[in-house]
Order: sequence, then C-alpha cells, then structure tokens
Amino acid sequence: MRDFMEISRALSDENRVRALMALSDRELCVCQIIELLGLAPSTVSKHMSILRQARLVESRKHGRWIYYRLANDETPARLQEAIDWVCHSLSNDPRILKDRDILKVILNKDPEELCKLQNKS
Amino acid sequence: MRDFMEISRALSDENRVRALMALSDRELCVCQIIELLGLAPSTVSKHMSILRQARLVESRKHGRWIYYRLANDETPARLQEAIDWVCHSLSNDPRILKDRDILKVILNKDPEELCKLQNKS
DNA sequence: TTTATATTTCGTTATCTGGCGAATTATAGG
DNA sequence: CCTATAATTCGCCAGATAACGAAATATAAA
Repeated sequence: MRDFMEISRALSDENRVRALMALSDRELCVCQIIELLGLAPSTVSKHMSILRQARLVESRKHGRWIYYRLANDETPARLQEAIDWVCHSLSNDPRILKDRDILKVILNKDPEELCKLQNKS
Repeated sequence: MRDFMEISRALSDENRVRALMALSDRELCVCQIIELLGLAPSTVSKHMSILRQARLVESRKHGRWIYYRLANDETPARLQEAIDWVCHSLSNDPRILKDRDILKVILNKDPEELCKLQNKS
C-alpha cells in the first residue's frame, strides 16, 4: 500500500506529471526540466526527488549535470502499468503536446546557457 | 489533463483507495463504507463525491439509502486502465485483504442498524 | 587551491486538504 | 402533516504540500 500511495501521490501534481511525460522520449537534464516548467530550481528538484522516490524515474550524474529518465523496463509490472496509464491518458493532451513543442526549442539550446540564465534570476 | 488530474488526485488518498477497492466485488451503501473506514459520515460523503467527480464510481439512490459501485464497463478506456492499475496493485495488499474480512462482517449486519449507530455518536 | 556553477537541502510562507460536528436536504413511515 | 433518519453540504481547524530564496554541496575549470 505504501508503494502504491507513493506513486499515486507523485502523480497527483500536474507539474510532476508534465515532467514525467517530458521524459517519455528521452532523458533530460534538470535545467531543461526547469526551463520547461518555468519553476524555481529548488522546486523542480523537489518534484524530481518525489518522482524518484516513487521509482517512476531514475537519475544519473554526469559531471555537474544530473539527467533524469523514465524508469526502465526492469521495473515492477505495477509501476509500468502506472506509467502506461499516464502515457496513454495524456499522449494527446493539449498541454502535453505544447510541452513537446517547447521541448524542441529547449533541446536546440546549449544546456550551459540555460543553467547560467537560471542561476542569475 | 483536467480529467486525468481529477483521477490521480482522487487516487492520492488512502481512504479513498480503500473505498474504491471495497467496491470491486459489489455495490455498497454509504453506511457500510462509513463502517469500514471508521470515519465521520460527512468525511466519507466527501470522499465518495471526489471519487464520483473523477467518474471512478457511480451512485444510485434507493429510498433514503445511496449505493455506490465501481464505474461500469462503458467507461472510457483510460478510466478502466486506472481502475485496473489500482486493482492489480492492491489485490493482495494486507490492508485491502483485512478490509475484505471486515466487509464480510459488515455485510452480515442489518444496514438499518449500522446507520442508527452512526447517527447516535 | 580558488572560483564558478549545477543541483540539492533548508527554512519560511501561502494555499490546499482531510477531518469533524452542526445544519440542511430528502425520503420513509407514523 | 410531523417525526425519524440517511446522506450531503457548510464552516471551521490542524496538518500537509508546493512554492520561493538562501545556504549548502559537489564538481569542473582556472
């Protein structure tokens, strides 16, 4: 029950769901997720840690950057079922489609420049 | 997105999930759900209205009693997928199994007696 | 070693949520 | 009608949560 509630609570926030959907195609650096959601770095960090705690996403460190990706195929069936439900429900959602467009722009930018701008403000 | 968030928020509370799972085999009167969860009638009523708003459950009125049941088979595929995820994840959960036992006892009681007791306290 | 910087952790604040009891609504039965 | 009662709605309070900025951490580069 605890595991289940951790997942459902993680999915009960729109910004976390948007972050999760953004990861469905590729891994993303934290600064790219920050840019997408338009939230403070500390806020996004908290959101990602909640998603990681629920095991919906995994992270890897590369230098100063941390990349997040969807939980891989070795995850329990229940978890995969949850991820599938989210993806099936929202793959054609207007907000998610818009996020995809925004992501295209973000992915064309230099990650280092993104981070610097975020640090300033 | 709004529909999805309504569902995921509805599933983010343990008592609502327990109520939902209790309905997986049969419809239940509100007073029986109150008895199972051990919460105030007003609290349970609110929980059930949140589940109904998310279309996870439906209700029918019979005299003074209101019966809740799981959303039927005509529901959208996404909704059914959510319900399946919940059921698959929790069908063997200790808390849910215990609820099943408690339900057996509750179902043997006279619903009218249940309600009267709940009104007194 | 010192500085720059990407991310997280911490502390605070405003808002949301779950809980209850009281009041309200709607129906059954006298 | 009038009363009893099953359920909901309302108003309130305590605790949870999401947001931020500042401080801390960790790594790269100078």
